[in-house]
Amino acid sequence: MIDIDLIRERPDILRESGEKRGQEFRIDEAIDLDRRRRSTITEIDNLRAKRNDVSRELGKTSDKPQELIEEMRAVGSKIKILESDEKRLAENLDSILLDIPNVPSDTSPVGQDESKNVVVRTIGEAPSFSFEPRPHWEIGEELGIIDFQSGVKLSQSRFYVLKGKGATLQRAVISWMLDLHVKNHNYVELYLPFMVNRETVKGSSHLPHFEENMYHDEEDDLFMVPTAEAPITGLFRDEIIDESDLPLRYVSHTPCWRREKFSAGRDTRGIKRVHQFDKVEMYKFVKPESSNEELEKLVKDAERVCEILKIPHRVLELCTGDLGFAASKSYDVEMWASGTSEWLEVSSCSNCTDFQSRRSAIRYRPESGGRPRFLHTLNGSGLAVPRVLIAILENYQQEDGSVVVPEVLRPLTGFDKISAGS
RNA sequence: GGAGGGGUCGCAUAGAGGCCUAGUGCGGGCGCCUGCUAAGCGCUUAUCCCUGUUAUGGGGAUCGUGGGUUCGAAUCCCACCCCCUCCGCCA
Repeated sequence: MIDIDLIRERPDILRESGEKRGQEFRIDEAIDLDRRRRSTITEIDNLRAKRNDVSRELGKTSDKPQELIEEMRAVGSKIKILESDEKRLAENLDSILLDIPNVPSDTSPVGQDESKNVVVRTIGEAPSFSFEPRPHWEIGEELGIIDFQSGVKLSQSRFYVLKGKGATLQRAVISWMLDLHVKNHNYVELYLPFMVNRETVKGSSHLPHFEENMYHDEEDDLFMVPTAEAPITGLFRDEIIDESDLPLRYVSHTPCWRREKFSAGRDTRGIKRVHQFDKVEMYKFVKPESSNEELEKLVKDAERVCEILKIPHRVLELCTGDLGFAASKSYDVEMWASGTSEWLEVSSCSNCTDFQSRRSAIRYRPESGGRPRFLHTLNGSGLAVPRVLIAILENYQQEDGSVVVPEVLRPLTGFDKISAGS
């Protein structure tokens, strides 16, 4: 949620933000609704003050003048009418405000689409092969570790089954990434609900604009989490945190469910884009003045995974048109996949500034005292599991069709190679 | 799922139409007292909104949530949510 003060005092900032993102917001309408709403509130408050006075007097005397009671009855019904006006104005205003994304950071490159993203750095060399490297879906099927047909049989397309060493490899990847962030990067591990209520997804700003992409349980009005970002944001909804407790850093492994409605027909082969995937997510609650610095550290934490796995990667800074709804500044981390010869987005690290905390009412009390302030939230994958598996399979594949397990994972897998029939 | 009980200020509790503009205790803050500490004493102690000015201003809202009754609701009525106890079911 953007700051209503921007509507009131700096609509120019929002207009500029809209231009940078290539969107248009109904700012003038919002300004008008806000003005009408405030004057309605003033009117309501004045009437209530009057009624409170009179009622208090009536309470003190045994003599109850009928005409005063009549008058207050009229005031009461006037208040009711104004209240419903106010409610309607607030709803209309909200529906505009909820549609306005976060304001891009001044440092984000300006551009309409992903072609304007900027490569910040590239680390590692693509491995060279003495043979034609194959895509992961061929490798996975041949080794008998990814079973696409069973996924379709059990569910529908874009679901899959991991078998044998494939499943073990995934478990090792998850466990190792969690340990890395907990032990070396100072995050606290969380085990979270995989279904969350409406308030929670509203707070993380997946509602309303992401609604079509989430699986929803009608009976209990719960949403399957599209990312751990949603429940973690909700952890401190409507709470005031002591400044001395900040920053809070969390990491959690959850499945993520997405309908992928907007990607119909894209990436239909393999496990790159599926309805259910696992992810290790990093998340921070920080003081506003430190969020830029924390974003840089967050990216480093994600990159560390690539480095240790010895998989080439690059970091992109997203341009304004490619930024997510809640993000003001984002970096994507991409791993190189030799088989498909493409860069795979394995992490998107974002500084959401006070956008989500405003929406979720997450504040902190300054040590120096004074009013509570909205804190800043950041999130980033650390990393998306299926795409890491893709990168491992495609970059560690051997001429004989086997796949070597990255060294760091071997203590967890208990094997150093996956070969056909093994 | 059934039957009971309950949700009040950070915590604990009082409150049962107007004396609640929510009391008291604890905890927190400031001060006094004081060899030090403790005790004692005094003051203070939430959030949001409107207005406004920079005054330690005025007003409104918030007693689980949302409706209703009433001149007036923490208090009465309705619905929902959550917690506890027992029963049933169950990994």
